[in-house]
Amino acid sequence: MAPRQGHNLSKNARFAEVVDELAGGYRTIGQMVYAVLKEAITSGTFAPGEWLRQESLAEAIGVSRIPVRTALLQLESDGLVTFHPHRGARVCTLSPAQINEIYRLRTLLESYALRLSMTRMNPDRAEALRKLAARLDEEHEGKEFLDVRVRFYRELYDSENNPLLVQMIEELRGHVGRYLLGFRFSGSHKRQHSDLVEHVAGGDLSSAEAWLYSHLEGVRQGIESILLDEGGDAAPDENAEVEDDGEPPADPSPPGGGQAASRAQAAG
Amino acid sequence: MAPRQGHNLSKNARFAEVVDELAGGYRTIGQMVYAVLKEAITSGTFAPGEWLRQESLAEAIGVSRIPVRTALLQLESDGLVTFHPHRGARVCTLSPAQINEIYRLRTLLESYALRLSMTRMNPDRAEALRKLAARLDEEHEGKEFLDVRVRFYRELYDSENNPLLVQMIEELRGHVGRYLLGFRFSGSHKRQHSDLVEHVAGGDLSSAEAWLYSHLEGVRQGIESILLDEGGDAAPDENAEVEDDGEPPADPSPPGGGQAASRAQAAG
DNA sequence: TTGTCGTAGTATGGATACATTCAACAAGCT
DNA sequence: AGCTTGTTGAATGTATCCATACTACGACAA
Repeated sequence: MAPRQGHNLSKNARFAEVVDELAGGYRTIGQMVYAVLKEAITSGTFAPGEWLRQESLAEAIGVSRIPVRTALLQLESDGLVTFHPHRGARVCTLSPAQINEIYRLRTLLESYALRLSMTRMNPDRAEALRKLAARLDEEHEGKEFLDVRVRFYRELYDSENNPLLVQMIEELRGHVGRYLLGFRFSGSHKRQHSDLVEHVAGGDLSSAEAWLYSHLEGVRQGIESILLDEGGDAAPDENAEVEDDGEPPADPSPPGGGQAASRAQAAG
Repeated sequence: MAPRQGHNLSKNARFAEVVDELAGGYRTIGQMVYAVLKEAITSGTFAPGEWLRQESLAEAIGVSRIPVRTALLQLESDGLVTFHPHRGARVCTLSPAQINEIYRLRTLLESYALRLSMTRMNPDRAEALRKLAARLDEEHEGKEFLDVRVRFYRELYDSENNPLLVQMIEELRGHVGRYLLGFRFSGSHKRQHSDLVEHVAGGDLSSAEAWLYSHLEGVRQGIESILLDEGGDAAPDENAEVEDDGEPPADPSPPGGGQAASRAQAAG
């Protein structure tokens, strides 16, 4: 019992950091809780498949259950948690097939966005992209990295003229981000995004697309290897998480909290 | 239940029909209200830009405000309504630019789905598609039509193997459906879907894609003409008949960076 | 020993009541 | 007259409380 306690303690401590970090400056408490929980899920503080108890979350954040419910409902529509009526909400688990489909769709959407963007390329945008890419190739961790990455791809994909397209891409990226938390540091990623920008600025569509394919495929394979490792490690087979009831009742809170802790971004 | 106001009687009557029709058979009241409101919005019972008052909706359905709020929040994440904090929710309004983007994305996604589907075509699926297409070409209205259409496209696009792709397509279709309510009857639509099925079953990709492009472009132009008519009639821009503002303050993003603001995109 | 039934516990879903916030209106000031 | 400011009203957002549904556990019978 003690190890579990200490375990939750560290998790609660990290969660408290997230709370403190984002607790101020929102119009409503529900929006704040939404940001907190989204950050906690996408950063891996809550592991895939973990149950999210409304009451404990409310207590940890310091609000009532209502805004927690509000946030969880929005996260459900975002595809990050699933509700089981009268049983609760748990963090979405993605099967390898689902992850593959996400990357197929990302390839389709992002190459389309790339083509659209390059037809409207101009020196100003190219220069902005160079600056963002340089920052992106320097930082590899933390919220600063995530923020710059969002801004880079919004500029690259011309979110001004393709807001819905960019939103869909970001949603897909958000689904899979938590599965490759410790992966980003492997490999020699020097100048990657800057290379892409040069292809784009030079009007070399095929090279740019090749970069994109290679990039996405590399990340996809990284997730696949991670999933294979973890699959052999502990998780037997978390099947489809459709809200269809009648699941095997012998499915208690997965012991994966520890794994999540070890995978969280150490460098924050 | 009891008609509250006399001036919107016909609207309330139609809404009451929707309520009665969908009121039974759900796990939770919130899910029922979600289905009711989604149906009411996509069927045009609630006009784009119209305010959705939680209390009146709750009274009309016969529940409290909580499940109504629940449903509205889910609909916001679906992109069908937008929340203005402390002011309320209104049915999303789509600008012509947004509708064009939706159709560009539908073309991209649906042609991709078509290609994927045709690589796995077999006589069984072709036969199922023929039957569904025949039914679809007979019925042109009502919930039966909508239901058969969903089943046809799920079979056509192989939702078994591409669940996320089909879900995204259906979401996009749901966004624009309410804009072409009276449009579907114009033109000679005889055998349209059956023609498509023959192309697909025969392995004629280019003809199938040509059918798809023509179909989507026809519907898009229909919506465009409708919007132009209505635009000259009453609405100068996204503000509907409601006389008050549409963008009260500059809608300050939360200070946590740009990422938490991904929710209010589809509103425009 | 096994399978079924019944009961208790717990967490969610929903309803009611309260607090907060925004917007409109009116009065006062420059 | 125009602008600013205080007040009022209404609708939302939140908290607390209650009912319901699901799970777990234990007793009893075959």
